[in-house]
Amino acid sequence: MERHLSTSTAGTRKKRGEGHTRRDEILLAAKKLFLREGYEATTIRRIADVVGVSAPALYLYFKDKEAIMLALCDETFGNLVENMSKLEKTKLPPLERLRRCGEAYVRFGLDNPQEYWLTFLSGNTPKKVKEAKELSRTPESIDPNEPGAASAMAFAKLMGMFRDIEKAGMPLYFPVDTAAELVWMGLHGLVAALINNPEFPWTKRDILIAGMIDMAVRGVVRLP
Amino acid sequence: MERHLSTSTAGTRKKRGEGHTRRDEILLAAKKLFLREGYEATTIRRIADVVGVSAPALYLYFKDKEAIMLALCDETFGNLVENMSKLEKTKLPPLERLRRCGEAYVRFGLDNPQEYWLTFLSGNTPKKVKEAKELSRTPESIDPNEPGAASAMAFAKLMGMFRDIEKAGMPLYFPVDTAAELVWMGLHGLVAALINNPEFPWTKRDILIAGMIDMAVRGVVRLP
DNA sequence: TTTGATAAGTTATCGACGTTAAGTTACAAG
DNA sequence: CTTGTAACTTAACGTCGATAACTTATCAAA
Repeated sequence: MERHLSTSTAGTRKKRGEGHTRRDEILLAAKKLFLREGYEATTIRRIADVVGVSAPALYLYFKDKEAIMLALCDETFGNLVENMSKLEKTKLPPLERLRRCGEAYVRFGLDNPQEYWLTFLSGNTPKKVKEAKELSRTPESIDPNEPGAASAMAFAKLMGMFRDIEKAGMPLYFPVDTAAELVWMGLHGLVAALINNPEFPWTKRDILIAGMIDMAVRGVVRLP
Repeated sequence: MERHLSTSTAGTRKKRGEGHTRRDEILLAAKKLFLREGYEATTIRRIADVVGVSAPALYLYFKDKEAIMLALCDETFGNLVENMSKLEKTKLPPLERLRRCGEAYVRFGLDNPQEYWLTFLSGNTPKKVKEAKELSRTPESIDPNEPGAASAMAFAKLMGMFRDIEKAGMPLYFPVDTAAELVWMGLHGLVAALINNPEFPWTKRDILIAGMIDMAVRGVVRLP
């Protein structure tokens, strides 16, 4: 039973009130395993082994395995939300903002395939079904501390960009909600396809990304 | 330990040379469980219980659990291939053929969400990676008896429609391969989104299907 | 008609999984 | 110095996919 952590407190019992540091250690170990060896290899027992505690100890800090994974993904999706927030604040034309936002979204998905798969592609756990109802809300109305919040915010921000476009008076072929859903689905399909079939002889990635954005924009907004 | 099959031969030992009928019984039971209770509930033991044999008996007919699931999905995807073959033979304008083919593809995915998820959305097993290299071939070059063949053929047929379109001399915004990939990714994204988030307050399905096809066609082929 | 190869099963078991129950240890406040 | 309790542990449960080793039924040949 090897111990893999090199931090000074690993394997030692935490002092009273220091439990949250153990929580962070668990997330760190889970992330390491998850990125290196994927979802299936990231078991409760292996995480616990890396941290240097027994398996049931993880249940002091997380309700179940899914909660660990959700927390992991939220952490990562937080970066995407950050990037999109920056883009939101720029004074670029709304269409250009959308294009960059779309590109940021796709590149984020491809850079974090495991987390993307887990949040958007893995099966429907009961938890996820419950969570789905929150996705329709505006970014501001989402409690950022609830599990799954970050991905919901990323999605909501992308949706919001389309409302901006309509406010800017650009003529669309569809109602704004439908347009937003269709474009997001296109981007999502690109990410999903490349993640789940990375060995497939696709066209070069950069061309597909630019191409999907072109196709989606041309297909949705009436250009001069 | 209840026995659930009502066919006369259920639970009784097969005569020599009749093993293939047991194989069919296993697939039937697996399909029943899979459709009613999803992937996780479809365990080797539960399938065996429905068939009326012991669990290890399934390994006489299938290499592992994944082989059962793949055979199931291939059976279902065969129907899609059939539909698409019919559309291929019609003398409609190539663009209209593509539209109908796209709609058939999406509706198939939504009508068979479990099978679609398992073939296109579930994680990358080693088997799938190996299988991916066959997807680039033409429909005729695929051995229809290999596992995973049906989904590969469905995909290849959709790709082929784009070659027809180019042969018909329609101007595209992209090279034909790229165009085919982009449109398929759009359709795929639509199916994936609706399957994995069925509770989400999306626009009405029919509108999304027609809309995605409109968006994709308008985004890819230069219309008069 | 008996025999024997073998198809078609069985039971027993393995190691791994997520998770829970119940017991233990160390620390900090009174 | 006691005592409550946070922070653990060990043991175990039920489930999973899968394998090994054994049994039973069938059919063809001797």
